[in-house]
Amino acid sequence: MTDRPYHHGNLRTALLDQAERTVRERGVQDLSLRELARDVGVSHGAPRRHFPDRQALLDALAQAGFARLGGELRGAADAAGDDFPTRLRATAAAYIRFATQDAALLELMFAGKHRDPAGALHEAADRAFSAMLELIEQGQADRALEPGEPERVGLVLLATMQGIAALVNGGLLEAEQLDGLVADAIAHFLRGSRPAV
Amino acid sequence: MTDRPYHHGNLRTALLDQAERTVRERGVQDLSLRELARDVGVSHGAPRRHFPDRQALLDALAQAGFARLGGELRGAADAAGDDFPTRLRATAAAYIRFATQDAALLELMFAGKHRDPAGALHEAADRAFSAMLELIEQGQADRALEPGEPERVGLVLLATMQGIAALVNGGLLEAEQLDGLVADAIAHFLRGSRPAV
DNA sequence: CAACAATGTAGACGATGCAAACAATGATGT
DNA sequence: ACATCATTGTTTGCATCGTCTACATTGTTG
Repeated sequence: MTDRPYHHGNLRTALLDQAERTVRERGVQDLSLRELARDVGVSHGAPRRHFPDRQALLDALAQAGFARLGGELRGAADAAGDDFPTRLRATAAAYIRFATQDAALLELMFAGKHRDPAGALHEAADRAFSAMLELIEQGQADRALEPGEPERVGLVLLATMQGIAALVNGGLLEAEQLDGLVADAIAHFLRGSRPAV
Repeated sequence: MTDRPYHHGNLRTALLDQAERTVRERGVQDLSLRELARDVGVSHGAPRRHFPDRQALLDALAQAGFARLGGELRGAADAAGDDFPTRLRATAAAYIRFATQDAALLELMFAGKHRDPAGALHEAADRAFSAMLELIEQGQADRALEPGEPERVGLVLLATMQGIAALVNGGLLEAEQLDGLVADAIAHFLRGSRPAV
C-alpha cells in the first residue's frame, strides 16, 4: 500500500517513545495500542510482536520510567556539590520535578498492577532508589543523620517524597504551596533523624 | 422481558455500591459500565441517567471514598483515648488500613483526572483531612508539636501516610515491613516537630 | 539459494463507551 | 379522576478497542 519499508527497524523503541509522550499528554487511560500503531505508521497488529498485550507495554514503560528517574536523581545529587543538606534538597527537588512533569508515568510505575512483582521492574525500582540510599549513607557519614539501617530511614524519606507528589498530582495541593511543603518536609526529616549528639 | 419492576428504586446507590466492590476486587481498569448494569440487573443504558459517563461514576466513587475515609479516621482517633501520640498512631493505622484494603479506590481518589478540580470532590477531601487537622491542633495544644499553622505540619503528615500507602500498594514494600515503616515515620514526625522547649 | 525465524499486515470477533429514539412509570395540578 | 409532564429504563446503533489467527514480507543462516 504505502511505500514505507516493510520492516520498521526499531519499532519497539519507537512505540515506547511515542507511548511515553502520549501518556504524558493524555494519561494512561487514553493510551491505545491501535492509535499508537497509527502514530508510528504501522499496522494495528504490529505492536503485538514486541508487546504481547497492553499490560506488557505498560510494564515496559514503567521500567523505563524508573531507569530515567534514577538517572535524574543521581544527576541532581552529583550537580549539587558535597554539602549533604544541599544534596538532599536537590534530590528531593528532582524527584518532585519528575513526579509533576510525568505524573501519569509515575502513577504507572507505582500502579502495583504489574505482571512480575519480583522481576525486572522491581529491580529497576531498586536501582533508581539506590541513589537515595547512597545519599542517606553520606548523611550518616557526615553525622547529619543518626546511624542505623539506611533502608529504614530511606523509606521514610522516599515515602514523604512520593506522598507529596501524590498530593500535587491529585490536585489537593496548590502549585504555590509545593515548594514550601517540600522545604517543610525536608526540614522535618532532618530534624527528626538528627543524631542525639 | 423479565418480571422485575421497571424502576429500580435506588439505582444510583446500587451502582455505586457494586462499583466500589468491583473496584476493590479487580481494580479501576476492569470496571465496566455495562458489566455494572448487568450485575445490578438493569439495561446497559440505564446508568447513563445517573452518571452521564464513566468518569462521572468514578468521580462519585472517589467522593464517597473520601467521606468514608474521613469517618474511619475520626472513628480511630475517637476510639484511641486522649493521649496524643496514641491518637496519632491510631489515626495513621486507620489511614494505612483504608489504603491497603481499598488500594484501587485510594488511587482513584488521588487520580487527579477529575472533572471538577475545585468542586465537591475537593470539599470531600478537605472534610476527610480535617480529622487530621484537628489531631494536629490537639498535638500543638498538648505541646507535643511545635506551634504554627496546622495546615503546614498536617500536610507533611498526610504526605508521609499517603507515600507509605503508595509504596505498599505499589509492591515496593513487603507487608512485614509495613508496620515498622509506619512506626518509624511517626517517630520521625514526632521528633521532627517537637517544640524546642 | 533454500529453508527458517523474525517482523509486519489484514481481517474477524466480542466487548466497551457513548448517543439517540422510544417506552414505562411516577408525580403534579386541576 | 385524569391528563400532562418529568423521571427513569430499554433498545438499537455506531465507532473504537484489545486480542486472535492466517497470511505476507523481509532478513539470516546453513
